[in-house]
Amino acid sequence: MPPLPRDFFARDTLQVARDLLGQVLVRLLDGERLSGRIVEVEAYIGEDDLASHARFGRTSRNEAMYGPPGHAYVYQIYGLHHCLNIVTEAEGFPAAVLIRALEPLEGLEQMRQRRGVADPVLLTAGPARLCQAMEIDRRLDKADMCAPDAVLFVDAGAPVPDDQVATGPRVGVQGDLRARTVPWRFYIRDHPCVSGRRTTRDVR
DNA sequence: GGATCGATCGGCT
DNA sequence: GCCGATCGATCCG
Repeated sequence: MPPLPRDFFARDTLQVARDLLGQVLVRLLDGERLSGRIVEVEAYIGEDDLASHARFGRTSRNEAMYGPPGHAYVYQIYGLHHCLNIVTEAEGFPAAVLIRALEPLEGLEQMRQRRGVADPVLLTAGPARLCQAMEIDRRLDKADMCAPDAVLFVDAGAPVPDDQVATGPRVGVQGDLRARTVPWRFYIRDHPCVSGRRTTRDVR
C-alpha cells in the first residue's frame, strides 16, 4: 500500500487537517509495523497565526514548516516530549497539521512497552503520547513521509463523514484572542481516543 | 471530577 | 533568563 501522495498535503491546511481524520499513520520500526487511525488533529497556518512556531519567522527549529509538503515537522517541548506535524501547502509557506491522537491499530504490544501502560486508549491519545508509543523524535524531523522507502507515512483509511467530525479551539493555546479561539482543531465526535476537552460543534 | 504543579531543556521575544 | 502546540502525579472536594 503506497503512502498518501504529496498532492494530498499540498493543499489548503484546513482541508488537509479535516481530510486526515480516518487516515492511518504508519511507523515502520524494528521490522514491525505500528499504526493508528488519526482521530484528532490541529492546523497551524502561516506566520500570522500567533499560535504557530512560525510566528517569529523562519528559525532553525521550525525550518521544516517552510519546506516542501508531505514532510514531518517534529519538535521537542517541555524538554521531554515530542510532537509530530505534517507540513502542508506550498514550499516556502509555513503551515502544518499537528497529529494529536490516534486509535491504535497495529503493534499494540510494542506501544505498550514504550508507553508503560496497558490501556489501549492511553497509548496514543495525545500528541506526545503517540510519539512515545511510535518512537517518533527529532531524528524524524524533516523526514519525507511520501517517499517510497519512508519509515513514517500515512496510508489511506476509511473516510469520516461530516456528521462525525467536530471542530473547536486548539488545545493549549493561550494569549492572542483569535489564536486561541479559531476552530482549527478537528476530531472524531465521541471517539474515546480523542485527547483533551470535547466541545461539540459541527463542521459547517 | 477539577485544579495545581513539577519535570527538564532547547530555542528565543 | 524565560517559557512552551504536554503528561502524569497529587491534592482537594
